[in-house]
Parts: sequence; structure tokens; C-alpha cells
Amino acid sequence: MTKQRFTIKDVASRAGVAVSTASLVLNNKGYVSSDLRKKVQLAVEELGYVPNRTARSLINKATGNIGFIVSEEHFSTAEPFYTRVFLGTEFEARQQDFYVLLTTVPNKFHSSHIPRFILERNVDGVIFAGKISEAYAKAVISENIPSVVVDFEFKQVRIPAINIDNTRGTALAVEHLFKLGHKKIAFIGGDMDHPSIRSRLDGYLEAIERFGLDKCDSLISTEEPGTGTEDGYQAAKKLLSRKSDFTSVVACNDAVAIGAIRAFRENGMNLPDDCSTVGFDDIELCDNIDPRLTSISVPKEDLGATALRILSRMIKEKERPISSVLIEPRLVARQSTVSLS
Amino acid sequence: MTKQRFTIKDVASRAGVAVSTASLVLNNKGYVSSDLRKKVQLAVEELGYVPNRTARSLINKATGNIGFIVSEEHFSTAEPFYTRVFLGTEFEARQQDFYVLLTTVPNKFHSSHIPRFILERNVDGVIFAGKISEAYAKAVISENIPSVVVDFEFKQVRIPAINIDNTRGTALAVEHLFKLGHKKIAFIGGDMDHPSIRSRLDGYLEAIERFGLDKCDSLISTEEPGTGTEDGYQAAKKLLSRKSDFTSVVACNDAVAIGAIRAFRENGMNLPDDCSTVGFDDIELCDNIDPRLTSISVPKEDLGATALRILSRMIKEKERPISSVLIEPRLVARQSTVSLS
DNA sequence: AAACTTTGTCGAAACGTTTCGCTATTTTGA
DNA sequence: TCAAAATAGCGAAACGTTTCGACAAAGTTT
Repeated sequence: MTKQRFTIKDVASRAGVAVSTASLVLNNKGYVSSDLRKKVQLAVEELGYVPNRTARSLINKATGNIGFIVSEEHFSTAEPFYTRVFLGTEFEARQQDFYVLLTTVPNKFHSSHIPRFILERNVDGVIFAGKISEAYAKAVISENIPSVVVDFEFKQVRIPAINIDNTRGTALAVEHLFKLGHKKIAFIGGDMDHPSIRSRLDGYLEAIERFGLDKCDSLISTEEPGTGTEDGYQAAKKLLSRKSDFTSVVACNDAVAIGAIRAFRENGMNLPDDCSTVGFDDIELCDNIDPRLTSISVPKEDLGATALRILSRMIKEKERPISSVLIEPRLVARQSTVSLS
Repeated sequence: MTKQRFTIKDVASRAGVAVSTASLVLNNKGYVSSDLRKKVQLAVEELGYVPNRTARSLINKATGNIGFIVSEEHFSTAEPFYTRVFLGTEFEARQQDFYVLLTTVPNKFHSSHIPRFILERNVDGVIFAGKISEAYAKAVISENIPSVVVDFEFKQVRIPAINIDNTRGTALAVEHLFKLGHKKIAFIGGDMDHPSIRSRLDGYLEAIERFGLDKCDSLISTEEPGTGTEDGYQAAKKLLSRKSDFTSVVACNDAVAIGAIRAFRENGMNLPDDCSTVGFDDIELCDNIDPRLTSISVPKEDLGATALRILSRMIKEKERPISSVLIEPRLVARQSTVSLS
């Protein structure tokens, strides 16, 4: 049996006031004399009183919870991208006095997959993380629950999106390579219907144009269906088969970069001299492969914390939400990029 | 504003009964005639009534939540071991009608790091995941909150522990190698004060003795402080420096195995012919390195689900808890182990 | 001086649900 | 036949907290 706890009745009794007076003090509301206020505060301290969240939730009609929905495949991957995003939300939740309930759902929607916390109305808001079926968002919106999405953008549903500035990220990568003297910069990717990946290609193209560099289709390989290591490997093979004499590559993410590196090695290339490579996301493995991978760093915890903060404001202040937020990436230079010699 | 919901008052009104009668039907309690029971059930269906968890929690004095505490370093690692354990708990929580609140804490205890959900009494039970300071467990116990630990065992605190049968796991590894004709089987590890790693060494030793194999200290390298890839690399180097003519190795986990493989390669060894290697945990990378790593598979979701189930029973039925549970591992044979030729 | 406003404190209703105890009827056992 | 038990349905208290409205005193404005 859990330890017995003091309630506001005990606090009131000990301070010699009414329960409603104690509540006014606890919530810093109404008029309470300085004298009585101090008595209540002393009683709270002496008893170690902690308000009962459940009772507060019932009367305030607010659960104090936020739901975090991520697809199964996204959450269990070897790289803890969404784990870190989640940790960012959990950390900010401590400041905002919320609890985050995490659940995974299959990417393919079915009404039976709608999370319990939506059906039971056990959350005040929802954060969607990453690529996920839009039907889930529609289900949440139909319940009039405020929501935001992180690291993704729905095609039809209009909710605030918190994303890395992908365009800026790959532009930074191109700039980095350009400054190292590279003129023939390729781009490899896959899963091009993913809006983040699409933006990364846009950023690459924009920078190529800005620096007046070679922009031809033979430098771009984006036909693979996914963005895993194997997709990177295949995309790189295709790039190589075109004999397009690139001296460097911007990959749409680190897994693709790692796969590309394997393909270049198999092609007998001496890395990084024969080809500089930049990835995106700055996963842990960047520091553990050879050569250690230059990458565009995504502050994953910041994504999560920002999402939680925006959603909190939507919930607490019923204010019109911000349309979207882009978070600034930065480039982490490692051994995989060198000056063109 | 969230969509208005029907309450039990609406259900009662629509069924033409008292609220208490409706509650008896919903909870399958007391005596209610078949006729009235059906009327209530129909009203529930027609209105799409879902009980308010908050109101139930208040009257039942049970939050319906379980806390999941894992150290920061454990949860953010590149391999989602505890992510999967957590997902196991989340999945079982759906069946047991609990929500799991996940929080990370620094491994080094400080009273300010005690999770909010303990201080606020917002959980009915707690699951500790992995190596973590015993002071956290003491804080939870002092609040009379039921708790269990997964993939770890506290030295002093006595709470149910759900672990892989580590001893059995490494014994399986030795058996596998023995059946492939190996007689000189080494063991490499680190962080030997971790009870799981200690048990894995014990299992190796037990099997070596059972099969009447060579058991000498020069075949064991366990001086490294951790169990990461780099620790495996160093442990393997030490093993090699002894010139002890082992033909196979059991590693205390996959990261150590992967590090060891790198060391063997640097030593000019032809893998897997010159040395068979078995890891432990069966992480994703096992399928992605060369040679693909034979490993002792740990059903991580089962660990989590079992922990949740045991804790649920402790909470709901106030029963005396099971002392501990060992979950059976299994060996997944891949390319890193071959017959001795 | 009188009317109005502000300050101060408290009682009780409310939030949505569960369960106890009351009253009445029916069934069962001695 | 009568007493006890089971069946049936309901009213109201309770869970812990918040807030509204009532009442009183003090201060301000006309």
C-alpha cells in the first residue's frame, strides 16, 4: 500500500484556514492576507504536501499528458533519432508540467491502431514524430485535440510542423565542399516523397546555383525507394556507372552516406582523397566508421523540446498556433571531406 | 477546445436508470436485471461513451500509470536495447490497462534527480531498466511504491528482477562452438561488476567445465572498464598478446565482439576461418557487419512485457511478488562461426 | 453621510465516477 | 408458515481539488 499522503484538508487544518483559502494560496489567486498566506505556506512545508494531480485534472478538465506518436519502424531503428527527439520532449515536459506518453503505431493506418490515449481522451495534445500516415492526424484533429508534427510535414492536414532547416543543411554541405575547392558535387538520396528529403535536394540545388557550380542530372542519384545503408550503396553504384567525374558527394542522410562509402571502396577509390562525402543527421556511427563522416548535425533534442513548447502554448493559452518552425542545423567536419588536390 | 464527451450521467439518463445502476453494469458488479443491463449497454454503444480515466483514478486511488526509469547513457546508445525493452512494456501495458511514463536519470544519484512521477505520486509502480544507482530504488521503496528491475540486479535492495538467463546464454555459445569442433574457446568482456556480465562469464566457465574443455586464465580477457566496441578491441588485443592459440571467442556482448573482430583483422587473421566469434544481445548490427555475427539473442520486448506483467500483478492483486525471473535466450547462428578445420 | 468598490474569508457546489447502505421484493430453507 | 438470504434498484457520500457566491469589514468616491 502506498504511503499515506497529506491533502489540502490537512494543510488547511494545520494552517487554521478554510480549504478554499488554502487553495487560493497554493494557486496564488484571490485575496488572502499576508499573515494567513504565510501560515498556509508553512503548513505545506511542514507536511510535505504535494497536490494530487488526479484531483486537479478532474476539476480542471485537463489530463496533464501529451501523447507522442511515432511509427514502429522509426522508433526501433539502430540509430536513436526519434529516441533523442522524444528525450527532448520529455525534458521540456518537466518544465511545462506535462507527462509525455509514448506509443508506436504501424505506419499503415487502421482505425484499430488509433492510440488508446486518443480514444480515452487521456492526453491534452499530441506530437507526431516523423513520417506517419495522415489518417492518424485526422483522427486526432477530429477529436479537437491540439497537435504538432516533428521532422515531417503532412500533405493535407495543417498543423504546426517543427523541422530542421533541411534546405539550409544541404546548402551548408555544398558550401563546405565548395570552400574545399570542389566543383563537381553530386547528390545521392532516396524516398523522395519524404518532404525532408525533398527539401535537402532543394537545398543542394539552390547552393549549386548560388556558387555557379555544375548542375547536371548525371550528378544526382535519387531513385532508391528508401534512405537506408543499402539504398545509399545502390544510389552510389548508379552514380559511378555514369562516369560523371564527381569529386564529392552530399548524401541525404548518414545511412545513405555510409552505404555510398562502401560502394566507393568497392570501386577501388581511395577515400577521402578520391571523393569527399557529407552525410546528414550526425548519427553516432559518424564517429565510428572509417573515414569518420562529416555530417550536418541535427539537434534532435531541440526538435523535441521546441515541439513540446509550441504544443504547450497551444494547450494552455488556446492561442492560434505558429504555422511552422525551422531549426538551424550545423556542419560537423570530420575526416571524410578534404581539399581537392 | 476538445470535443464534448458523454458521461455516465448521460448513459444513465438514456437508459432510464440511476447512475449507480449504470456503474454496476459498466463494472459488471452487484445485481442488475438482464433487461436493465441491456438498456445500459445499448446506451453506451449509442453514445460512444468512454469512461473518464481521471475520475476513475480519483475514486479508485490508482493513477493507472507505471514509471519506467532508465539511465541517460543507457537509453541514448546507438543500439536500441532499452528502447525495445520499453516497447515491450508499452505493448503489455495496453493489455493491462496501464500507461507507461518513461524518464531518464543520470546514473550518478542526486535527490534532485528523483523523477517527478515519484514525488508527485503519479505512478502506481516502477520499472527500473538496466544498471542504475540503487539510491533511486531506495527512494521508490521508501514511498511504498511497488517496483521491479529489468536486466539488472541491485546489490542490497530486494525487488523482483527480470533478466535474461545470462548463464544459460554463454553456455549455449560454448556448446555451439564445441559442436563445431572447437576446443580452445576464449572469453572476452569488461565491466565485470555488472551482474549480467558476471553471469555470462559464469556460464562460459560452467560450460567449459561441462564439456571438459581447456580452462585456463590465458583464455579469459576481462580487464576493460566497459563493454563498448573499443573495450572489445582492447580486450582482444590482450588476448592476442598472450599467444594462447584460441580458435574461437565468446564475447560478453555484441559491441565487444565487434571490437574484437576489428582487432583480429588488424592482426592479419582470416575471419571466420582463423577464429569463430559469438556475441550476445543480437543487436541489429550483427546482420550488417562482415562476417555477420553469430549472437545470443535476447528477447528484449519479452523482458519488458514480463516486467510489466509481474508489476501489474503486484499492483492489482497486492500479492507477494515473485522473487525473480530468468528468460531463456537462444542462439542465432550466422557467418562468424564455422567448423574447426 | 451614503453609496459603491475593494479586500478578506469561508461554505458549498462541482468535476465524473464508485460503492455503501437503504428499501422493497422474491426466493429458499428450516 | 416464517425467517433468512438473495435479488433488485436507487440516493447520496466520497475521492481531492477549484472556484463561485455570500457575507463582512475597510476604503474610496460622490
